[in-house]
Formats: sequence, structure tokens, C-alpha cells
Amino acid sequence: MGSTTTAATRSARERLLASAAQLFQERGINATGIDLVVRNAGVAKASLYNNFASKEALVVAYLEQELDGWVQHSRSLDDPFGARPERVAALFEALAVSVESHTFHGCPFTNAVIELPECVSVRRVAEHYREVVRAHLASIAGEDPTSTLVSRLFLLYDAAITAAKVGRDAGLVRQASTMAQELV
Amino acid sequence: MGSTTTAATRSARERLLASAAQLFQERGINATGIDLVVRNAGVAKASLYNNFASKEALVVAYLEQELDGWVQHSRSLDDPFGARPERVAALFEALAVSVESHTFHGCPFTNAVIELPECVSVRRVAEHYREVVRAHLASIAGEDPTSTLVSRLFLLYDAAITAAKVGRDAGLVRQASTMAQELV
DNA sequence: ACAATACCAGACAGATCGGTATAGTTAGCA
DNA sequence: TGCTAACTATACCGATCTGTCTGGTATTGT
Repeated sequence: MGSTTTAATRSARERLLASAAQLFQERGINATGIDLVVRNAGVAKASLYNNFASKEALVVAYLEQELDGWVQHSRSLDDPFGARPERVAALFEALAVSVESHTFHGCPFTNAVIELPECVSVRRVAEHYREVVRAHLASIAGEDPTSTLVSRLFLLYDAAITAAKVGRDAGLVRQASTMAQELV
Repeated sequence: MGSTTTAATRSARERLLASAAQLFQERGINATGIDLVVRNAGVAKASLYNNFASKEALVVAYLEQELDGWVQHSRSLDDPFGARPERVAALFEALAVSVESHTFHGCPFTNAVIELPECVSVRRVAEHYREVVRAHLASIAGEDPTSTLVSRLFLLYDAAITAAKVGRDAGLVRQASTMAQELV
């Protein structure tokens, strides 16, 4: 018990999270049934409820996984010794590339809040994500996370994601990138 | 027949659209069942299917109504003879006020695209909305809708809405407003 | 070898989904 | 007056939803 976890356990849980991440992003959360998540994961239904208390718990775990992924991804893109405009550009350019490769389905956190507006645990993860993004932008800008400059960069990052999702327009993403680079 | 529509018919259809608008925005589209829309409208279920072919058709009609509402609303806010920064400010300030009054549930078009990503008719209305917004911003800026300036204003408008929805932050909306005013 | 534990496959339950059908009521109009 | 058409109320349909339960298998540590 404790931290002991068998290889099989980890595999089932991981496959469920990977399946959920794919389906929730491609089809939306409310439009994706448990049965489909389970089948897509190649896992028994009971395994889902052994690892997660409910669908809502699965959604929250999926979002927490996405948050971890964003942190790792943005860190891997960032050169802490680079110039500020280049660091900003790297962040936005990665977004533009994923838009062009059609693997982009919008911000998982924003999407989840829209689909489950009453769910406080979802909202909590989404707000945590926004704090993390703000902190990252603050570290690039060399300012306080509550500063005007960081707020403006944050707005532009949000804008780029929304434009990419609804407008499917990588050009707008690059426009946002240009604006952000001009700010720092 | 033809354009003839009785008072009762108009009333049922209008009540259904009003009910759908309220519930789809407050609870989301997929999380709102037909029965609830009907009950909330004080209307019989058959009246829904006399006026709309399906739930999807109701969603599209709701979005078209929202589009008309946005056009009327933004026109009523706008003074075509005013200075550009004031015209931009009026648009964003109305958004900030609705955020503060807790009647704001995000952009209906963005939300619908997120909830029904496969639905082409929903996406079509959403893209129409974006063209209309672009045209309005172009008329304020006195430039072509495809110009860099209009793209930037458009990004900021998107950003303000997303920040208001997920972050519930009227301060960010006003920050976006300031940026937009500086641009024109 | 053996108990514990995760795993799989799938039936099942109760609720709710979108949508249809039935049956009776009301209002406008020739 | 009597036809038409839209209304109301409600029962019903098959499908699907989340979640539970049974029952058998494979792996694990001791």
C-alpha cells in the first residue's frame, strides 16, 4: 500500500487518462460517454471506478494532467537566458504550429468551464492553470504577476487560443505573438 | 399561409427562444435537456417540434437571435460621429458592466462551438458572428476588416470575453479596453 | 503455494436523452 | 357554423447516460 503501485495499475489509469484526454478534447466532455472512454482505453469499466470516484473525478484528473503537461511543455520551450521577445515568441509559435497541424482543440480548461459551469472543482483547476500561466509570463517579463504588462501578455495569450479555436486562424495567433513581443 | 403567423404561434416560438437563450447560457447546451427548455418556456413539447425541426435547429435559431441582438446592442452603443477611442471604449465598457452584474456567461458562439465541435451549422453562425464583429470594428477604425489594426482590436475583444468568462475579471476587460484605445 | 489485488468482460439498474404519437382544446376565418 | 391550424398535456419509444454488480483471470509479494 502507500506509494506502492503495480505496473498494471499504472497502465490502466494512464490508459484511461490518455483516452479521456483524447476524447474530451476532440468531442467535448458532455458529449463523451463513459463507455466510449473505457472502450477507447481498452480497459474494463470497473477499472475506471477503481481509479476514479466518478466521471467528474476523471475530468478533474484529466485537467490536472493537462496542467502538468502545460508546465512541462512551456518549460521545455523556454530559454531562461534568452531575450524576452524571443521567449515570448517561442510560447506563441508553439501554439501557432499546433493550430496548423490540426491537433489543437482549444484550451482544455476554458472548454471544461464552459461545459461544466456549475462544477467548482473544474473551476478550481482552471483558475490554478491561469495562475500558472501568469507566473510563467511574469518570469519572462521579469515583473510581478499582477503587473499591467503581465496582464496584457496574459490577455494576448488567451486571445490567441480563442482565435485559434473558433476562427482556426494561425495568422491571428501570430498577430498576437507580434503584439506580445512589442510589449516586452 | 406563407407569412401569415398567428399571435399564439409567435408567442410560443418567442417563449421557446427566450427559454433556450437563458438555459443554454446558464447551464450549457448539452447539459440542458429539451424537457427543461419546454417546461421553462411554459409550452407544450409538440410546440417545440412544430417550430423547430430538432434540438440542433433550436440551437442554431438561438444563435441567430443572439447575433441579431449583438448587432442591435453594438449599434445602440455606438456614436458614428464620436472619436475612435470613445467608440472603442463604449464597446468594451458594456462588456465590463455585464461581467460585474453577473449576467455574463461568455460568448454564446464560442461556447456553442466548444460544446458542439462537429456541428457545421453552429460553426457557420459562429463564423458569421466573427465577420460581423470584424466589420463593426473596421467601421470604428476606419480601415479594411482585414487590416492589421482591425485584427488586433478583434483579438483584444476575444481576449476580454474569455478573461471575463473564466477569470471573472472585469479588471482584465478594462485592461483590454485600454489597449484597444491605445491602438486607434 | 497462496492470499491479495488489480484486471477483464459484460449484464444490469434507474434515470434521462431526443423525438413521436395521441387526444382534446382554443382561436381565427369563410 | 364548421373547417383549419396551432395550441396544451401527457404517454410513449428506443437509445444512451452514469454507475453498480457479478464472476472469472492474471499478476504480485511473501
